[in-house]
Amino acid sequence: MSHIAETAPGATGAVGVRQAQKLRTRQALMDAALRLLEHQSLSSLGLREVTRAAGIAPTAFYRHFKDTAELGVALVEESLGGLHGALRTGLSAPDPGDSEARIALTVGLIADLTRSAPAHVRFVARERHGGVQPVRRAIGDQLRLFAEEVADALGALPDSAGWPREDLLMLAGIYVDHMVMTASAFLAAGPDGEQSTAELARRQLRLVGLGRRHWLDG
Amino acid sequence: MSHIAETAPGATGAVGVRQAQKLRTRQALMDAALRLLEHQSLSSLGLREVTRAAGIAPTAFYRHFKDTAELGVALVEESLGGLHGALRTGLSAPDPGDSEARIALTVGLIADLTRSAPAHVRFVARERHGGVQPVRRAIGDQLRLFAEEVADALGALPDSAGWPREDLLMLAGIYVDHMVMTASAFLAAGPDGEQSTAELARRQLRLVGLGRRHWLDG
DNA sequence: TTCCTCGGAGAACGACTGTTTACTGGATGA
DNA sequence: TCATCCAGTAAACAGTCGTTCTCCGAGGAA
Repeated sequence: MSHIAETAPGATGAVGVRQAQKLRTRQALMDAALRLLEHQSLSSLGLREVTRAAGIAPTAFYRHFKDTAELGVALVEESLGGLHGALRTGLSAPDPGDSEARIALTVGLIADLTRSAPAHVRFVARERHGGVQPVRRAIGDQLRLFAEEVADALGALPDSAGWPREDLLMLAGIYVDHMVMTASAFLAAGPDGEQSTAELARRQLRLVGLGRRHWLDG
Repeated sequence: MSHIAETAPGATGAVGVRQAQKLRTRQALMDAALRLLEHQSLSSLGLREVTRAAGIAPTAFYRHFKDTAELGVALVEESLGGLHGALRTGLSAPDPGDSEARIALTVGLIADLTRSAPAHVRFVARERHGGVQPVRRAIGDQLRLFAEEVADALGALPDSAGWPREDLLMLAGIYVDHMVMTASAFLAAGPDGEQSTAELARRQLRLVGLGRRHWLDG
């Protein structure tokens, strides 16, 4: 029985030449789409346009996606799927009491992310409120999931320990929205405006942190 | 000399039948576009599509706009142009010291605005990061202008009186972004989720208000 | 080797796109 | 009244679009 799993499709790693090539073409489609989406929205992205940029025949598109919308959902997964653990492990580094260090680190991570994957960041910011419903929903789901993880992490920090879950989610929502807005601001500002954009983001996080510290005062 | 102004084009009110009809057609184009933009983005909005929905010939489009992008910029003006005074006069009502009342009023105004002009709100939220650069820029300019006015108003309130202008703009940025996000959240939630969305927005504004109150503490 | 699977190519379809050119007819101003 | 202006029309243009159908040929299993 167990020898079946060795050649079963969908098994992680170790796939045949056939599947590997299919994955490579699929990735080429996603890369091409992401490149084209720099100057337009997903709802205007044509199937032929993508295949042309990817270097394959238009009809081959259907072997991977039935829609450009379905391609968009795959791009959401690629853009936000690996983000959950990444930021959390990055944020677990500093001393839990040093909020200033945490703020600087957070903004730095957002800047790095935007610099290393600008197309993905732009795609998420753009299609979050975009015209393609399934993609909008996928991004909303991912960000909601991400906010829940942030809420978990916040519950372990001194400033917000013991908060009701509802309040933690409220705060996490502020942070997630602010993260997306900041990333988009980095894109809009370009390399020259990176420092001032980062400083603005840090000050805003500082103010939110103050509110957090006094949330249970009165 | 003065009698010239009576028939001069561009004068407010009192225009000939000719100009009035042109304005009506122009408005029909904008209304049709706004209706079509409920389910797509501006970058996929076709010229023929708009004229068809407006009930005029495709070529007549060029009498009013050279692009759908130019039409989009006009929609930005229509959506955000009249907003500057509206919210400010609304916010000048409550006692300057009663921040809770101000918060409730603000969220209420956003809810009203979203209910009375959902298409405009959706358009702004969607195209703020959309694929059409001139429109993106127009929205950015309008929101920046709006943020400056908010900063002015904040400078007159007790909690943030005497702040440096830079900090006032930082805070105003939080408020403006939060306003757009909240309006978009109202749209996504629909009528049933209006109350919980409003409650979430109010709690977030309460936390930001706390941060504001303690900004100059340390 | 032999058969089967399946990712990809090619051609063709009808529909739709933005734009140009020439024209109409009612409002406009002397 | 009469010449002018100009918003809107109609036809035609070359492209592009999504989609279907048919076929090819290399990879995989026996």
